[in-house]
Amino acid sequence: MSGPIVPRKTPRQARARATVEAILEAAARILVAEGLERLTTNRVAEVAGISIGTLYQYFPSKEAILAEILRAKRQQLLEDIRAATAEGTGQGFEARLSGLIEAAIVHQLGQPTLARSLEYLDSLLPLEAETQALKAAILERVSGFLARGGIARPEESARDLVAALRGMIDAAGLAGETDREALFRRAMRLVRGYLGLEGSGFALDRDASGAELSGDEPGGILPPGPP
Amino acid sequence: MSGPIVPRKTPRQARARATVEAILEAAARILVAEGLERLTTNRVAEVAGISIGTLYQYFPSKEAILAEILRAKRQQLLEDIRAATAEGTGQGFEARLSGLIEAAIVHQLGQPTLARSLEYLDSLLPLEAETQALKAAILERVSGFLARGGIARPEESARDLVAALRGMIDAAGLAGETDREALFRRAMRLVRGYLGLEGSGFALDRDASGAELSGDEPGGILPPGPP
DNA sequence: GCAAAGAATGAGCAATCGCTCAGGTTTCTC
DNA sequence: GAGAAACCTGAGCGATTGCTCATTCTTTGC
Repeated sequence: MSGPIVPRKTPRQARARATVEAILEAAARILVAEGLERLTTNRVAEVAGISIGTLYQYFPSKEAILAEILRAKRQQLLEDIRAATAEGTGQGFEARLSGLIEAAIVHQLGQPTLARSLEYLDSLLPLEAETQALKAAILERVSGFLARGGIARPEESARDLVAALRGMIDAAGLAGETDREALFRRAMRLVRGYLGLEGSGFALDRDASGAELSGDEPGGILPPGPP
Repeated sequence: MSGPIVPRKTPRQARARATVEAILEAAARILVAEGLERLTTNRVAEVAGISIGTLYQYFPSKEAILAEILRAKRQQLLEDIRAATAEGTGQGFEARLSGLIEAAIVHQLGQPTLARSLEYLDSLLPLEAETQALKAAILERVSGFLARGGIARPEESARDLVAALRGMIDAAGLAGETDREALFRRAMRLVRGYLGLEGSGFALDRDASGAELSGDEPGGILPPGPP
């Protein structure tokens, strides 16, 4: 139940690299389809089409497999966030904010079960340093972006917004929502409201409110879903 | 791993009722202190100070214990939400909204580990009908409240807000935040922003924004923490 | 006071889990 | 093509888990 979480042996031949890939993909597939508690090492090996012995040549423990999946997902998210909030692109604060929310939706809406399992995993595993560092780096990046936009208490705001967004997107995913465009608009409202950026964009009536929220406006902000 | 989730036998004597209570409390205590994966039936019995045989006289399965804890928590939340959004109290929409957010904070901030475990449990267990019904009833109540306030798409908004709030409060709790007052203000901003209720309350500058967010305003909205 | 019902016990079963290891097969290197 | 290195195999070990059941103790109703 304990022990190192770093891969035990580095694959040198192409065959071995494919094996490692198959293990990770099998684990992710099980996570998506059945959840964390149904994921066993024997089953991962079976789905991956290899033997358990082979699995344990590249991963020292079950947790190591899960940690690697989480690490990869986080790395990808961090990169997308970096791209969205990059400077020198001629984009303003609002446009970058859009990109950020877009990245969050792309990363979560597709496999809510996977996202949920990984999220829970994070709170339950004494994860390797790199994975924790990635989490911190994501918050740091968002926080820096907010600070540059003149937002007060950027760290706190980043934590609040990331958590709130995750909750909302996850719930939408579990509820079977697939309209990324509509979800994006609501997420934007949530974030802009929190930040106190009122008015512009899709403003609402001050009174009865909300009557203009429905439907399908412009379009083309979000890319299609993941594979 | 399967089977009915309804209590097996109803306790008739006071002694038995105390036993059932001890089981539930022990399970909750383990959940708070160590999380879902460390909770075993043998351990629950041990912490409760009874034997496993006794435990299985009142609960047909491990899941049944967890389901009952979740059910009780949800029932309590639903009642608090009912009270907060009750009509005929002379309170306006905004005041009721405050009460709603207050209830959410009280229910989540105290034991984030417990809240997280139960939340995860919900997505992983084929829960008894009553627990699922409670979840629906909570959303319905919030949705009805929003509809009465003139909010468009009340069901969608209720789902979004409940999920976003839960995410934000949970993250704050895990981060060790204890200042309910400050958290309440941020949650209020989040919700009001999403709903398009701008301006009133703690309004911000329209431009540079955020500079007035900090600090410690009035006070006294929230009650102290749970036992 | 006594029988019946309710309540509690805990050794231990069957199943499952993460994981090891002794041995085979494939690929690389020269 | 031969030796070495890398890779793969899978039966099964030890530990743990959820849970049962034969038995004993306690309370209730009369």
